[in-house]
Amino acid sequence: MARIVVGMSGGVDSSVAALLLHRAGHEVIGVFMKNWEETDADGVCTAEADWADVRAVCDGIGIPYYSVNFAQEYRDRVFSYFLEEYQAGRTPNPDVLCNREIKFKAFLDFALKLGAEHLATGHFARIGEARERRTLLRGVDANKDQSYFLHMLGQNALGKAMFPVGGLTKAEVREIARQENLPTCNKKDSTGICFIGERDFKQFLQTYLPAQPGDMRELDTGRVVGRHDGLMYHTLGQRRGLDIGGCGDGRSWFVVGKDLTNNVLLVAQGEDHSALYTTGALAIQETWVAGEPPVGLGTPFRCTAKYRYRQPDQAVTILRTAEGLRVTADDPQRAVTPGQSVVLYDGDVCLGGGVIDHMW
RNA sequence: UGGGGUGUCGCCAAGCGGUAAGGCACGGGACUUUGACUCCCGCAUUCGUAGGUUCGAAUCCUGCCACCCCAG
Repeated sequence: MARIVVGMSGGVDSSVAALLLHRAGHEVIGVFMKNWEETDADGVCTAEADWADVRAVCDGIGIPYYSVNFAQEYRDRVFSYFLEEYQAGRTPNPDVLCNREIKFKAFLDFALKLGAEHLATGHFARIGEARERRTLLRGVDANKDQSYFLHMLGQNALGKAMFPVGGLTKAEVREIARQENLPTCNKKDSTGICFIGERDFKQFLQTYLPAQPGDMRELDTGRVVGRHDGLMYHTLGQRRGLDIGGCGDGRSWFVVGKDLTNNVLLVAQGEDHSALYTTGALAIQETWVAGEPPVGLGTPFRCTAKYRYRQPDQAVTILRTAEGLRVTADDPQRAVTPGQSVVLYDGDVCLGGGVIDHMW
């Protein structure tokens, strides 16, 4: 019997997380975070509806609930970085930062101040133990595993975190919610940037960053094949939005690079174009769940990696160097992108990861 | 202006008298706690325009318009 704060989003997963802990006899407190103040382009504030769902779920379970606002922290520690990265021509992953800086730092501190022993969320991941240390494990449901987004968590956060639904499948979670008649049992999974939600990306960025239109050039020939409204609106491997039609041999065009100094978007034709594939990548800002890397500098280490969320595991060899982590894949990887996270695994154990700086 | 050529969806492009392929782009949806990729669906009652021939034309004929090339 412990006091546990559950971070509740208004979705099924965190609803069931709270329910399970309550059933287990813990003193559960539901807390909803509002970290983004603006409504979306249509004037809809989904946060209001989510908060209403949290209240309904907590009332149904019979636990107290609160709402907290970390909008300031979110802007300072996550969103500002998000904008800086886009301005620098990279493609950031705000959600991995959000987990480290907000959910499992600012919010965790808040929970501890409430006298909670643990902070639980509805993430599909598990916590294990090995050699006196906490380990981060994949969620049992391979299709919903969210360890990718949690790879920046360290021993301190994992020592307090709980993931009650990590051992369940999504179907089981929904079934439990249905049996208990939780109002969120049939709610659609949320997507989009955490706390901000699904947006028209270009429109969204437009309101925060000035854009500089420029040329789009074919990588192989250098010829101009179109115009772009701003390099930040495109990311490597992207197809949609280029607006190039009837040009070349009829195949689709993809973004293969950004020439920042000339403000030129480099594109190539065909989904199998060689410029879309690389095997080597340098990851910087490496973080390790265990608090330290699995091997020392200069010693190659075999493991698997995900270069993006939900990607099947890729066999890689990592080598720690003074510049960063060199990640070499056995097979060519498509559209590895600077700013994105490469997350490493040893079996079911998430080791940590780094931010992709460049590829070759 | 004289000679030749071309005008079919935003772009490329089939069609050659029998009632508008396809690709790209775009839009919508599915998938998805980043950004992407991927998948599915949709997308010209109309063929530069005005007439004519024909049971029937984008396909044949005529005028006009536009653009391109060669002459000049």
